Amino acid sequence: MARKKPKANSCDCQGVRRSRRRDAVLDAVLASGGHLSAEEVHREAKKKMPGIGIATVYRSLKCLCGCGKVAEFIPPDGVARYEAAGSRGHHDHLICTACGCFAEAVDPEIERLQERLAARHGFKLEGHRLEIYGLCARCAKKK
Amino acid sequence: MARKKPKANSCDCQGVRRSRRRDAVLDAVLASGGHLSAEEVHREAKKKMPGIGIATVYRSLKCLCGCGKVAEFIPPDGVARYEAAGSRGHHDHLICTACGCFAEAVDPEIERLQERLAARHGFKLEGHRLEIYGLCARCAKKK
DNA sequence: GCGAAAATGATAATCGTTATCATATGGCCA
DNA sequence: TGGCCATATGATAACGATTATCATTTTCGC
Ligand SMILES: [Mn+2]
Ligand SMILES: [Mn+2]
Ligand SMILES: [Zn+2]
Ligand SMILES: [Zn+2]
Repeated sequence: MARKKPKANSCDCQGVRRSRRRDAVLDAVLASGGHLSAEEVHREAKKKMPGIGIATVYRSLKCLCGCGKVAEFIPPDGVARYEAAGSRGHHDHLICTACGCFAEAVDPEIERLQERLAARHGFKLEGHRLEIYGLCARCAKKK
Repeated sequence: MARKKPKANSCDCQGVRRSRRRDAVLDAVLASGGHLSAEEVHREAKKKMPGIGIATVYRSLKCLCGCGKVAEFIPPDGVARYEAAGSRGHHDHLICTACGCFAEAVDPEIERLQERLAARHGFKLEGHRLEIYGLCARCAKKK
């Protein structure tokens, strides 16, 4: 029978040791649909690592963002949210102002026009944030 | 000699009384180039109203945002910034990641494509936030 | 297994913003 | 021109997400 393959360290960074709690944090983000707050990640991670503290969740998320496994984004309410990154590419968010749900979208034309806009102003583009607010289909119907 | 015309209330809302401090807060925002934090507004407003407290600045800003004289936006650092609104229309921001300066821009094509993007996802668009991060011309040159 | 370095949990600290509350002020009306 | 009462104000406590601190535990190359 094949020997169980040792799982890779959830963070690749130099000097970072493997830890079961950081693994649990990554798993929680990956297993979810994304857009979890740190507190929500904490709640999920506790299912695998009951004693894990909120400080470790924050530290792990920062680490996982640093090595590109997780992406952070900060909606206008100021509470950071986390989602899987790495294999998944960049995307923008449509946020329902009624139910708070998130949809994901990329429009290549918008992306391209942003580069043009930056160039026009002499900016060397590094990144951007686009959030569209409105009513999702379900909430729009309810009204 | 013409009698001095009484200045209009800086807030039009029902039940809101005129106050010299709210006037000073509005003046501070209008006189500045915009993008001031509440603390910066406080510093400016104190030049006209030396005893004004930070709580009154926050209250005034909220009031002035409510009646459309001032616009608030919240960069990723979570610290709200304020600028003149009303006569000035919507615009997006280019933010220098080196010096923190802001540039303003509107691209009608991007605005239009955002509506299309929202429609594609069944969203009833209410608003959006677009921030472009990068190096401003000056900072790019320094490098 | 040893030991140095990294990770952890409990909790204090931070910091922008809001809530509280006693006092001051604005402005309608007599 | 007061009087009255709702609104505005300042000082300060409270809030909440996030970060810093520090004593203890865990990791992993040897
Ligand atoms: Mn997403
Ligand atoms: Mn602006
Ligand atoms: Zn919705
Ligand atoms: Zn710059």
